[in-house]
Amino acid sequence: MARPLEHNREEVISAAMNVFWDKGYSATSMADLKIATGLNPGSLYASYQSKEDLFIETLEFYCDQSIENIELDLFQGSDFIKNIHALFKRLLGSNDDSGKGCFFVNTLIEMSPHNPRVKTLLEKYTEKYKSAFVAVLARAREKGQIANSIDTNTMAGQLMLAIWGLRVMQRSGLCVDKSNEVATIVERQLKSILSF
Amino acid sequence: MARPLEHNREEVISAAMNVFWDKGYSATSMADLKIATGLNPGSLYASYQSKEDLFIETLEFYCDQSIENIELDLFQGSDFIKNIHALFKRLLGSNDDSGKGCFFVNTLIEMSPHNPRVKTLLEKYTEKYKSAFVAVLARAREKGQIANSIDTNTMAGQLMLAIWGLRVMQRSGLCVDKSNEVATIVERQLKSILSF
DNA sequence: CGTATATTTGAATAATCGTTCAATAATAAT
DNA sequence: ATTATTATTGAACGATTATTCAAATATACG
Repeated sequence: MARPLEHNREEVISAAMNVFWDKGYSATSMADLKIATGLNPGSLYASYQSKEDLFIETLEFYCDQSIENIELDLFQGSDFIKNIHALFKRLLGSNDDSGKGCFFVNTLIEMSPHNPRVKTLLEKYTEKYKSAFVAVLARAREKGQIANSIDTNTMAGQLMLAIWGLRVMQRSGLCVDKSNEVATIVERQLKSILSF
Repeated sequence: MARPLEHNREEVISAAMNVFWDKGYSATSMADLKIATGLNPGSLYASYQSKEDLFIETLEFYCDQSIENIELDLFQGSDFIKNIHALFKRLLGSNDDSGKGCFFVNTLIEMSPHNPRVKTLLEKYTEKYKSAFVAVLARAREKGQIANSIDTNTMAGQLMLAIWGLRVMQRSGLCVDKSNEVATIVERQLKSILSF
């Protein structure tokens, strides 16, 4: 009973996400989004309300996907320490987007102090990430893979600290020239955390 | 033989820096800078050429000061491990600017992939920061304060990774509510690095 | 005092920003 | 085939962007 949508929502969100991820929110114009999505301003506003609403949706899209991948890494098999190592290896290896860094961290830096919606959203996902690490560390402890001396909460925080540090490095472009050195540092950091 | 400058250059740079630090480069308008510095656009352009040139100068100002403070922390006395701990304690404690995070990291995330001048500048300062850590670790090793098993280069990289992770946390606003938890995590991270 | 030099002022500039809207087009139901 | 409903188009909107510039102002020197 009406004209059907000509665009696929997920494709548009994904295309918009890549621009926001690369350039950040402020530096991305509606003209950029028109080019990236192939949609005219009118269509964009009809389906996504505003630049900010569109941005929030791309951010949720990224975080959901990111959490899902992390949990897939962490909770397979029975060697959970190995899983954590594998996760870090994957994060190190994603050289396709390595120049773009991490959309989560980029957005946190750019917008968290000034945009309440973003802040709340990122706090929610920070909690989710941390929960995943706490859970996997608890399982590792059950298996006797880590000592009882440190609580899993602190250790989960350490893992996130390391990842965020890595994300900054990846955004700097340093990882391209000195990928071996960065890999050594990150692996050492992980060992320091897990076997202290 | 001419009208003298009515403004103090360092004060203007410092005022502009605080706005850029808080809001980032793109989200800071010349109108913001006019308010912060008290200078009209004409004066700003006469003395600082452009928004980008002004920004670069504030960034250099910040980094020079930052390096200086770090070296003051690291190279005093003879207990160099204690100095590293003191440095981290200071970074944790700077709750005045804690909502703003670190101007260096904020700028790296926002601009490094897209602005060659910024990228080059930050690479230079990254090298300086790292050199300071390498130097202090070398001295600590001379004093027998750290084992020979790990090279100081990697360990310096780990320290920087930890600091950058902390800087992301500080920008998130998490440090305000959960400052004790964050302190525990960072202290533990530092111990993990130094005594592995 | 008068002149040369440099700074400050603040309005004006053209370009770009996010957003809106009337016109057009495409479907499903009648 | 007509109608009702929604999507798309792309020009137009006012606001804001970084930047410029002529006029006014303030000093130092002759």
